[in-house]
Amino acid sequence: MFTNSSKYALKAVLYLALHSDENKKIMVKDLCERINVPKAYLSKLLQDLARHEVVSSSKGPKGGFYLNEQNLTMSVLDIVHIIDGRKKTESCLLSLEDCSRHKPCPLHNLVSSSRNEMLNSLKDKTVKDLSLDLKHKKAFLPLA
Amino acid sequence: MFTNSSKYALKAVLYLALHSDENKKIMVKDLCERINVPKAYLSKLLQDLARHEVVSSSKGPKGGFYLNEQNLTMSVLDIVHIIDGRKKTESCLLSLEDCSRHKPCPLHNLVSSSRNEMLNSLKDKTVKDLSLDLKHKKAFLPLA
DNA sequence: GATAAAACATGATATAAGTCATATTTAGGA
DNA sequence: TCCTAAATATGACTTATATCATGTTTTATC
Ligand code: FES
Ligand code: FES
Repeated sequence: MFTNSSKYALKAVLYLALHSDENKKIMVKDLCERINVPKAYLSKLLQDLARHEVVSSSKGPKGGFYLNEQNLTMSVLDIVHIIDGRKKTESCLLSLEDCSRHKPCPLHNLVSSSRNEMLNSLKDKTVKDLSLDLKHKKAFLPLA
Repeated sequence: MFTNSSKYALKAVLYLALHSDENKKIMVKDLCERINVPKAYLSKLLQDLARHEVVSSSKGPKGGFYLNEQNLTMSVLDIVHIIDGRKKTESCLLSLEDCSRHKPCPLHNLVSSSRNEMLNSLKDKTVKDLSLDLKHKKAFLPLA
């Protein structure tokens, strides 16, 4: 479904949502152990996310990554789009050029409604929403 | 969503469903032009599909690929599984180990229903179904 | 049987995704 | 001001996906 990079990014953001804020920054060194992602790889992802204002960061001693209020308003789909690009989610299932109701490919009618439903869920759900689910034990984030 | 290989495979099978039968076999050489897929690559895919009885083939002069009645009963999901493996469709969206209702990851509740709906559609839809849609102009297969 | 036309099998190359390593910049604290 | 701890930037390496190429087997036809 998603690429490895997206999964790592989402796990990282969720961990930050739960355990960080402006006064409690988290270093890659620590984060990578908690969410079980290779350190150097995670660094790259976080830098990419920082550039797109999905996470906040500060350098130097006492530095690290964290989420501010604005960061929390990002949606799951935003993050996936930043890391994986839009192609995977937006293009025709058979990669045909003009995907539309007018000229649907054989899979279009079959899956478009459930697919759209799924994508809309991802678009509407913010990082904050997810973190609340986790806090209220409606969802879990094992480290495996 | 799917991998390139799967898309190619599906396009090939659909073309065969519409234009071939036991008495009208189609050679890779021709097929690859019709569906706009690199010849050597398509060969490999077709051989894989033949091994798994998704398509039929015969060697030698007058040989080629075609679909018989049994081939037509394969589902879209069967084909995707053969080419891409089951991991992409069956594993947790965050690749966590024990994906379940009991311990759902943050994305599970959000998308599992629409995701299952989509996968079930793909599981239930046979190649024959799709080819009928095409015949009845309920769907189209441009060559792009 | 010899020939030729097709699928089949195998392996080589190219591109992209994932991973690792190292040097540079920034900022806090002595 | 200088040292150190952190992110940042860049690039090398590895693995998987996608593509290409070449030789081997099967089979209809002469
Ligand atoms: S035309 Fe293929 S998914 Fe819409
Ligand atoms: S636990 Fe992640 S999708 Fe089910």
